[in-house]
Amino acid sequence: MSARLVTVGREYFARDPVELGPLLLGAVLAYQSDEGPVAVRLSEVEAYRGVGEDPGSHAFRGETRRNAVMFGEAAHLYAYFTYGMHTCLNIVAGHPGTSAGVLLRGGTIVEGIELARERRAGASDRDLARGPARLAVAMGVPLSAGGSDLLAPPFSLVVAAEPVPFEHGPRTGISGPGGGAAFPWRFWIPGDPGVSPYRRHARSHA
DNA sequence: TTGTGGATGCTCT
DNA sequence: GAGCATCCACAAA
Repeated sequence: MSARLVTVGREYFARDPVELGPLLLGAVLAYQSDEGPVAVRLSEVEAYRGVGEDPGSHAFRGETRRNAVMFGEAAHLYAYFTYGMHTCLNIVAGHPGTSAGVLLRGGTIVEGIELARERRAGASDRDLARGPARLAVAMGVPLSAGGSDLLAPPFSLVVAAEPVPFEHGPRTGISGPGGGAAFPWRFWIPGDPGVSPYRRHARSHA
């Protein structure tokens, strides 16, 4: 069931995020913290385009201090803090200046599962990295790791040697014109335990 | 089992 | 000052 993995160069990630998203399914992202290594096989991602193209993107309105990383080189980590308590991880895509990225929504632990269990005490194994914020917690990636090169220690990123079958649909958690079916840029591996059925519909609010 | 609503604090306007 | 690329607890069925 485990697909063959290959190392790729930075140019692999310098493409449109909507194209890159499916290619990241089955990829394995590893992070070596002081406590030890944890690796996650990605099973759910979302693509975000850049300035002026994607109302759901943090970069839609232009470069700010927070999203500056997205305007840099591909295959770097864009980490941000949201909802007062959650860290989410993105992989920067496209060429410098395009401000595109792919949000890591979920995956399964393939290495360091005991460490992940400690960090996510009380969660079942398949819940360890199911959800963007949970994934960040399970891997132990701090907000301060934002801007790191994912192709160099303490990170490593390898992708599936052959494309995996995937499905796509509306992005979740986005309100307004950027949400819903207008941008069906959420990609996942059907049947994978790392995919969450969470919030099928964006929350409607008045 | 599914659905609803509140918590929480950083970031941008 | 308001919004937010979420998660968890609790209620209802």
